[in-house]
Amino acid sequence: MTQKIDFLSKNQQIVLEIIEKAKEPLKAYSILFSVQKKGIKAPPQVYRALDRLIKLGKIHKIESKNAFVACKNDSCTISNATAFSICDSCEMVTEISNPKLSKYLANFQDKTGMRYNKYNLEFFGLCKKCKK
Amino acid sequence: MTQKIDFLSKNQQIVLEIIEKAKEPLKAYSILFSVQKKGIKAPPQVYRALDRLIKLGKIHKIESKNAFVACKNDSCTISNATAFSICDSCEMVTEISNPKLSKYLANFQDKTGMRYNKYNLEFFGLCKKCKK
DNA sequence: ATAAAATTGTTATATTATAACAATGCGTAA
DNA sequence: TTACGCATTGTTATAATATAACAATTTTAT
Ligand SMILES: [Zn+2]
Ligand SMILES: [Zn+2]
Ligand SMILES: [Zn+2]
Ligand SMILES: [Zn+2]
Repeated sequence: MTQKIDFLSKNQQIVLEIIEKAKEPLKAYSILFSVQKKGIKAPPQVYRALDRLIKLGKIHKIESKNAFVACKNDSCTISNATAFSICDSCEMVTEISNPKLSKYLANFQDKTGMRYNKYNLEFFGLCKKCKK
Repeated sequence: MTQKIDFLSKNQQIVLEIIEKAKEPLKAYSILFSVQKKGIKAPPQVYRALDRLIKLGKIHKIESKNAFVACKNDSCTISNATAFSICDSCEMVTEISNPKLSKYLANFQDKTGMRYNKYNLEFFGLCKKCKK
């Protein structure tokens, strides 16, 4: 059988669209609330779409916030290497796209020699606006 | 008044002890279950102890698992710079203590120039045992 | 066209975390 | 000492996040 790797179902498109439009990370239940008028009625429908979109690298989960953001990074089609900048004061989260950082982390070896196929990095601080 | 910065309350000691003894990260409700015989009866008591222990750097939260591990890193008294190695197959989580990595990340600047006062990094892969 | 497989819808429930307030303990000033 | 203010702890209830289980529907292969 053929994996529909580049096709998004209706629910997936709806969920992706609302996340892409948002300026802040969205929580699953706030997504659910927003899409109820479009026929998505229950949590599993939202979570399934989120899971799929994450696997496709279209969105990422901000683990420290249990929230979801659209990937703005074209090269990030598989979401196995993610880094975010998070403001502790406002809701601002931006994906860091820094080849040096990615390379450094992709090549990082700890002393056990364990090899990694995925990482997630979250930086916290005050954004410029909030620092003023 | 004086901040009792290095004193642990009874509940905090109980919770810390069980996390330190564990070989795997523990979930809050599994901690709750284990400590009920010692008089801790309700979630807020566990979560308060966890919050305090995290602030003191005695434990860390593994965000991707909603679970808690004891800090094995003596220099990590304030938990503002954490890195973990996580096996996708078994429950193994180890804290990475690598001065080069810490230094690299502590000095990392993204293009916005935002300064960070905290980061958390989680690496995923298969540990040696699980790779065989 | 039919059967198998995958996806979607639905209900219910599990898991994680916090709000709100009462009870208790503790330091300090009168 | 006592009584007041403040911090900590206990308790109940509920909020927020996520998944299990199964039915209905759609897609795919034969
Ligand atoms: Zn991305
Ligand atoms: Zn900000
Ligand atoms: Zn540590
Ligand atoms: Zn393993």
